[in-house]
Amino acid sequence: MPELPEVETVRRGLLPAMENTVIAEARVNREGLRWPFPPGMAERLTGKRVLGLRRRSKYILADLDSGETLLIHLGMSGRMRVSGEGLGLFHHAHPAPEKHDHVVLEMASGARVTFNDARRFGVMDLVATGEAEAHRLLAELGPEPLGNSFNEDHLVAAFRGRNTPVKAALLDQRIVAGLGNIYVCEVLHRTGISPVRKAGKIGAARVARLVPAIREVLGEAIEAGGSSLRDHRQASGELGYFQHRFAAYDREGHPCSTPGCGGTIRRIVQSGRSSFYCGTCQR
DNA sequence: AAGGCCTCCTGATTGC
DNA sequence: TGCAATCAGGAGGCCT
Repeated sequence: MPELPEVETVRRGLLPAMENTVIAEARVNREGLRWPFPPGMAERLTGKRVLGLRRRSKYILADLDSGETLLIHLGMSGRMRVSGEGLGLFHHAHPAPEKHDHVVLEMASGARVTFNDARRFGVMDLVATGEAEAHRLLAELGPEPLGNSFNEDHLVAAFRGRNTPVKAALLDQRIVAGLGNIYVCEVLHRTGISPVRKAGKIGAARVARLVPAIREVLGEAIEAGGSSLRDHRQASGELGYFQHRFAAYDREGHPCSTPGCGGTIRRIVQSGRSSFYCGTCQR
C-alpha cells in the first residue's frame, strides 16, 4: 500500500493514539515479518512511553522513553488499525482480530494499535534512538523529497551519467527517498517525461522540473489522505482519495488528460513493474 | 560498480 | 464453479 504520502497519512493517524502515551502492553504473534523481530521486542515495548512519531522516507519511527526507537516499514500490504474509544479520537470499539494481525499495542489510553500485514514484506526493528538514522535500512537513503536538501542540483547530479531508465532512477531510494510506483508514474506524466528515457540523457532543465513536480504530487496526495487502492484503509479508518486524481497510474486505455494531447495511456513493464504513461505527450 | 533480475508472501482478480 | 495464471503500492540481495 504505502508510498510516502500513505506512510505520512498513517503516521498522522497514529498520533492521537500513540504520541505521549504509554504502551501498556505489546503482543507479538509471530517471530517476525520480512526479518525476525529483535530479541525481546514485546518486553522492550511494554511500559514505554512513545515520545513522538517521526517519518523518514517510507519508515515510521516511534521514539520511546527507554532511549530506543521502534522502526516500522509497511512493505506492500502492511496496515495499521487504530481502535478503541477515547475522547472521540478513535472510531470503533475493539473489533474482532483479523488474520495477519502480527503485532498489537495496547495503549494506556485504551486505544489499540494493530499491525496487520498479509504478505509480511513489512519490517519492525528496535534501535538506539541516537543511532536510528544510521540503521542499515536508513543509512543509504537519499534526501527527503519534501525537504530542503532535495533540490535541482542534487537531482541533476544524481542523474548525471546514469544509464538506467528515469523510471528506475526515481524508484531508487538512494536518489530520492519515498517515491514508489504510483507517484513516479504520476510525476513523469506531469512533467511530460517518458519513463523509458535514460536518466543521464535528460537535459538539466527537464530534470530540474521534476523537483517541483515531485513536491506537488506528494503534497497533494498527503492532503488527500494518500491513495486507497482496493479499499485499503488508512490508520484512522478513513479512505484516502488521491486515487481519483491519478492521471496515469492504473489508467491503461483511458484518454490522456493533458490538455490538447489526445493520446491514450499505455502500460508497459519495466524491471518487472507496470509503468503507465502517455506516449504522445511524454517524450 | 551500475544495472538487471529474482525473491520473499498472501490475496484478489482475470481468463479459460 | 473451479482452477490456474497473473498481478499487486517494496526493496534487499545476488549475479553479471
